[in-house]
Amino acid sequence: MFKELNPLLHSELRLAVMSVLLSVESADFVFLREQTGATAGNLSVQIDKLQKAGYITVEKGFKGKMPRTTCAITQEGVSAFEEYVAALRSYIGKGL
Amino acid sequence: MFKELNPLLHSELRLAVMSVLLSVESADFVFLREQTGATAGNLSVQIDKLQKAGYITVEKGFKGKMPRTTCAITQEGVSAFEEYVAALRSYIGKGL
DNA sequence: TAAAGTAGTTTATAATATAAACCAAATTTT
DNA sequence: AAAATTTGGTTTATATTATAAACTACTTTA
Repeated sequence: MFKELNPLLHSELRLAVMSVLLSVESADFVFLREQTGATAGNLSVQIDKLQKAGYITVEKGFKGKMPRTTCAITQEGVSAFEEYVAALRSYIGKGL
Repeated sequence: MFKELNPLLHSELRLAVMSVLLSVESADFVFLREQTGATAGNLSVQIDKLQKAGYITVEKGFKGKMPRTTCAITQEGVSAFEEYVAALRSYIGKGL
């Protein structure tokens, strides 16, 4: 009847992060913070979870002298997102 | 950019309950439990939250001698659900 | 060099979801 | 008819989660 909603994606901020990353090659921490409107602390935690799940890659480098964290979605992440959307459909119908 | 996801609806079980109630005139506790696969305890709690939010009505009566709880979605509940779906679209695109 | 800003992380707290335990009445079994 | 089981739930305890606040480390500006 209802498909299970991947709890890692069924989170407002993590879903927003994934949504942004789906539409760009890569995005840095600041960009993600701006796009999602999240606090840095919350974003930091959620990025970590997505990375540990293998849904995104996280690279820490420097832009000049300032730290810069760059994120990108993985193929696994894309698949998980697609499955999540498919599962949602079982709750919502094609009406979405 | 991203619309807020009503936290009352952004819950797997509550969303499932709302989804069932959208498709029927009314449904009793047992039917909802069967359709959602939830435990009775969890369902009881989530029904309570939906009722307190004004998204469903809950009537407690008897079927013969056995207690029977009947739920139905309210107009407010329908609207909230529709808004939730619209908000989801901002995360998911029309792809849903 | 002091103050303020940047880019984050860690930690504490509050809210949530969930199942386990429980309850009362009805039904079934022995 | 007593005991055991089932039904239809509710309450409570626990574990997880989301979130912001506080903090760290470094850089830029005044």
